[in-house]
Amino acid sequence: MTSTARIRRMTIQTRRERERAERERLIVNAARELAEAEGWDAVTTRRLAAEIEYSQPVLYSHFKGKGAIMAAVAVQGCADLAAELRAARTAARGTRESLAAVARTYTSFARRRPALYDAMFTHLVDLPFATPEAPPALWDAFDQLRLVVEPIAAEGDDTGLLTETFWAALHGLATLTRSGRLPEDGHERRLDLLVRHFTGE
Amino acid sequence: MTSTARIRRMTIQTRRERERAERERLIVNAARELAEAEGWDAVTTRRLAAEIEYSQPVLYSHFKGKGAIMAAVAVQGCADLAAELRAARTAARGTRESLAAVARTYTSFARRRPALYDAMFTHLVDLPFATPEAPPALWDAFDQLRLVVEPIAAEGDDTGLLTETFWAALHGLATLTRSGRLPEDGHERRLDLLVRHFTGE
DNA sequence: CTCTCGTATCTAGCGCTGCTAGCGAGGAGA
DNA sequence: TCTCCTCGCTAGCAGCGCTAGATACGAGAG
Repeated sequence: MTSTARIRRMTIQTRRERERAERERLIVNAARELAEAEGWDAVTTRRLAAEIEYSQPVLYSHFKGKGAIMAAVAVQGCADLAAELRAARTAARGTRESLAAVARTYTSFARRRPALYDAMFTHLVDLPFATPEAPPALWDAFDQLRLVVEPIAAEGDDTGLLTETFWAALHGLATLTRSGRLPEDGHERRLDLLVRHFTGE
Repeated sequence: MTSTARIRRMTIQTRRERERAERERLIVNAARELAEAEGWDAVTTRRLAAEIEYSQPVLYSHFKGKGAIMAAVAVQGCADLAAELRAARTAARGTRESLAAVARTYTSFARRRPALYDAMFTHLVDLPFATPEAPPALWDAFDQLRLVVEPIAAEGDDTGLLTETFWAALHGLATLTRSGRLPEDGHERRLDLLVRHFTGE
């Protein structure tokens, strides 16, 4: 094997890897767009394959199954959510106002992008969560919450646990409202009640 | 048509209606048991039909579809939950203790009977919720929450909204913990944090 | 007692789903 | 130039929710 041969093989390989990565991006994007447009029920492996103009089995050479594709979409969603939360946090001034702004942004995200939100926090289980192996984007999103919860922690409170509790409350409001279990009506006032109780009136 | 004929026909009809109601009970029970034992994915119309020893289409003469069967199971679940919450509430003494007891019971119910809980509060949409048409058992369960939340409402607070907010927080804790998004570990302490913040320290 | 009719139930099948085995083309390397 | 290996394809499996059409059975009339 000559050195030129080795080099050529490597460049060909890298091109192929690049194309492959590009196609993977295509799959995840198509899945996200289809889910956001028509819901996850509409995201079938056949439609997804048609969308990316490849045959069905190609999907399985990239992902273990539909669940893994949803997981990839969910990770993208975490990055989006983290970005929105960061923007809301840095734009707000004051402890209470920051908490309220982040809370509003969180539930607004869940309402505006329900398919994405469901992939992240309702469906899917095969994504590591409360461990170091969890995707960085997920930790980033959680940290945005932590940063606004931290100032309201009382002496001796575990900030992580308090953040988790606050997160759970937001998650509950988001999911129950979106599924029609809570009327859309009082949403703002419920958020206000939550923030008031967590900031200690 | 003689009067005896009319009477006979009525008794036959009532017997048939009784048998039909009995079979409906059988379906709902089988669905609940199968779901609790193996999860809702295992509850297929075929398995359900086999379980009750009738053919598939019989299910559709009782319910509009699988969703309607899940709804029926969910209503049963509401009654169970309401009973547990009532027991916890009446057994507890003191404002804070009642709230804590009901909160513990609620999340414990979700953990012990996940399939039932999901049918009630995660899956399903074709069950009326925040309206007068909602099943009485559902209102009953909600009222058990309301009764322990009422004492902690501040002047001018809408008790209903406050209850909804507290409920959402419990729901968030229950679902996130059960799906592995929150570690089982800090659950007790998260509950405590929630109760403390809602009772105003 | 017999015949007819309506109802209740079953068999069979439709159009999907996620997923996979196995074939064939086409490029890499000797 | 020949061989081999990788890649994507066609075709198909088992199972899903749901339904159309056939059938058996029991009630009521003559």
